[in-house]
Amino acid sequence: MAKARSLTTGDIAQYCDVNLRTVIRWIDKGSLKGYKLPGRGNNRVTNEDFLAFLKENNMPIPEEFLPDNKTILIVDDDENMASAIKRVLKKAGFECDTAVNGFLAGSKLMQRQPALMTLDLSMPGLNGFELLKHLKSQDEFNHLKILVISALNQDSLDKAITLGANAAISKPFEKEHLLSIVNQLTE
Amino acid sequence: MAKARSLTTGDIAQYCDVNLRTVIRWIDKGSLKGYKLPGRGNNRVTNEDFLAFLKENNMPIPEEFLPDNKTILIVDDDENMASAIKRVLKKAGFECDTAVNGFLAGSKLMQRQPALMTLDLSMPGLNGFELLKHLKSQDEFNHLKILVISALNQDSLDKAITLGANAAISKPFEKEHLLSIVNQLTE
DNA sequence: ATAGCAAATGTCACAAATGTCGTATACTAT
DNA sequence: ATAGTATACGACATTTGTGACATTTGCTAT
Repeated sequence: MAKARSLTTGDIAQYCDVNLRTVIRWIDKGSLKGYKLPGRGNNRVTNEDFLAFLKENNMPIPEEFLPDNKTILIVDDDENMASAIKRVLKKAGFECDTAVNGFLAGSKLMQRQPALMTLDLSMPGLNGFELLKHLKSQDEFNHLKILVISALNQDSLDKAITLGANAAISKPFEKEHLLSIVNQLTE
Repeated sequence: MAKARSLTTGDIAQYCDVNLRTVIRWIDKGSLKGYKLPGRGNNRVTNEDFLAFLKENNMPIPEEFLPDNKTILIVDDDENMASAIKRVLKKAGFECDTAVNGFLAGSKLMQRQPALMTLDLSMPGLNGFELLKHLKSQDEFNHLKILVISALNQDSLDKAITLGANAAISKPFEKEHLLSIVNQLTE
């Protein structure tokens, strides 16, 4: 099953490591919110309701429903630079995704909820400093680590740190340096 | 296909997160009211009947069918233009949000899931045509209406339509014109 | 600890609903 | 016209709901 917005009793039974029969009872009893298909009343549960149910009962949340904690989002308008960074990080075992413009950065950030984002400060149409301020003012992103990678001078890097970046390195960079910082931040 | 008054079995299958075959069975059995086209008997269901069906069975109603989902995301790097558009639409009762760069556009699109997005084709760092292609290739944004608002020539507007925009108007525009198009698209 | 009890969960078999696949046909956009 | 996509339908595979009953779990009193 690819990326459905609802779950069957069977799906939930697997996730919760419980018998299908039990899931149906949960739904019937009302402790798990669900709805029925018209046919014979086969049950469906929306992803949201399932998540709420898990949290309510302090049950472990399956990988697929958690923000992707090993994913790194690489934001750089220079595709070569982006893929260079990706290569280094991927080799070190990180799941990587790249965004070469502001729109992709925004949507992928929301969609994948990566653990870390590398950010080029000077992208056309996107003020890196403004973006930092914006992100740091949102509760939603308080778990997100930001690593600024920029060709600007040291003052700018310092300013980025002041505005909330967790680290900043200058371009060009040593692979090892990049990797050690990323490792630190994702620990 | 400007505004769909009716739905195909495929549409409904997507909305209900169910197999197309099942939808056809529902219709055949009569639990979902529909009608058949003369050709081979392809099925259609009116929006109304579908809504009634969803309510009847206590099934979740997709965002797009909620009568109050009138959120519009206005994407334009010119803040004056963005707020001008916003003023017009807000006055007509639409919930509006603006994004003045690609990042905000991307994140707000994911976050708010608006029914309609107005899009300026020429934003710094963001190729509007590429963006259109990107959005239209994602199932997730299948039901997002896109209204291109651009100062570019007619050829560009036509190209935008080809790439998937639901409508395109040129800057500057008449308030009434904007409003009538938005009304059409959100009906 | 242990026994006893009630509630929750698991097991099983069967019928019904839903999913999958392949093919023929209809629709849609150049 | 023509290509590409979507749809219907049959046949078959898989999943699901249900009831009856077995087993486990959690709790209490002893």
